[in-house]
Amino acid sequence: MSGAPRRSHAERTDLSDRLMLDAAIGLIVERGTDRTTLKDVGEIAGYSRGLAGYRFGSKAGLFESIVRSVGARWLADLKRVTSELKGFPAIAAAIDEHSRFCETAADDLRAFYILWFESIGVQSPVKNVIAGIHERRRRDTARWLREAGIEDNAACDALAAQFNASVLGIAYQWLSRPTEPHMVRQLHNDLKTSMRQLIDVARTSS
Amino acid sequence: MSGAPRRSHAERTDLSDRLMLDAAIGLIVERGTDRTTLKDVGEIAGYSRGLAGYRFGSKAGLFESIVRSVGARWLADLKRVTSELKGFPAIAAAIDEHSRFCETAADDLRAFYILWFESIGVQSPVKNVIAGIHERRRRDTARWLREAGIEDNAACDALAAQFNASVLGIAYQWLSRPTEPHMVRQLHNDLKTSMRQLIDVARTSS
DNA sequence: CATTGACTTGCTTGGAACAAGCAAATATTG
DNA sequence: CAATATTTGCTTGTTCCAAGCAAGTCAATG
Repeated sequence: MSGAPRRSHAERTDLSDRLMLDAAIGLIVERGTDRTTLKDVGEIAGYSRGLAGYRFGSKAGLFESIVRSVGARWLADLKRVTSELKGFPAIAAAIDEHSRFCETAADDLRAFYILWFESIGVQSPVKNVIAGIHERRRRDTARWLREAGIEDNAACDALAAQFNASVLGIAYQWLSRPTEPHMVRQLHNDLKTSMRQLIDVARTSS
Repeated sequence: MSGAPRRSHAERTDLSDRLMLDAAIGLIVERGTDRTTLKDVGEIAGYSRGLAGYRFGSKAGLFESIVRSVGARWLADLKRVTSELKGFPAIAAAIDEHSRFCETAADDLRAFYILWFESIGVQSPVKNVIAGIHERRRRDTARWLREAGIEDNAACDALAAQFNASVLGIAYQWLSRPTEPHMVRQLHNDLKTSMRQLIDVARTSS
């Protein structure tokens, strides 16, 4: 008969955190960040009007939490898949994993990328988190390219920048046309072949 | 002694439109869209707090006007530079022009791309305008690729998508690191050589 | 039982949107 | 050309709503 589950403090915050983050992700994907209100986040999660604001400090804080949590999951995934690989195979695996991530974690990643793109205009905490993720992606890619046999460091950096720009470009297209599921895989595969070709050219020319 | 310049209706709206668009562009670049208020736009332009809202209907309407006006300028520029060219030279000219546009029309283009990236999350009028520009860029590029000797239409489309993603990626980097002026030209040049290489590969393989 | 921590409620502030009003510019009429 | 009517650019008053903060309640912890 214990209708109230009687949870510990830690359990309560964990639960409410998760519920509110999920609610926020749903709202962002459905309405965009502008029309996502802290009030709705709290109430849809089953709490009061004020909890989201109290817990995350501000709307920007809520968004930062989303970026952190999804970003952490993504980086962990990426590490798991590429840790044993080097050179082009690592790049290919990263691309494949990104493609898979788009399909499985759809809403989470959608919200993540929406926040990513929107952060460009503002000096928000979100921007710093994203800058970190971005920097890390670039460094990893540059290392893989060096391992793939490109000796010129500047060429590695340039190609790495281009590669990550392309991934972001794919994310952009994926966001703007949600109705084409197989196209995402197509774009990822195209990027893979392009990268192989560019690496070949860069390798033979040095 | 005629202190009041005595303008016609058309002149008045033209003037206030321009002043307010300029003010808005400045504010967007400086503070981001969130902290750009219709009140400030009106007052900085030298009018009342209400004029921006009245003229553009809403904040979204103001942003749409900015995207339209800068987008139109950009498309006209692009047309002027590429109209007499075909194949790879057209692509190269488009890249060069984009690089030049980044340097000369800095603030305008900055605001334009900020609005571009932010529009991804919402179902706003801005999004439709941008979708149009984006579609047009893609079609032009695909045509140039076909003219460059790539016979497979699917390959043209894929490469065109990739190309435009890369341009957007460059815009992204340009926005996120305003303090590196020559890097922009570097990125554009890298893209040019990459495109030439990718075209060569696609041509010989068909 | 005291204290800490999770959560709620009341309130303030500020921006977006709208409507009513004012004044300058334009159209109409004798 | 002058007098009047009407349209149009712009301003001011007001409403609504979200963000953020502070004070309060109630459950868990030690």
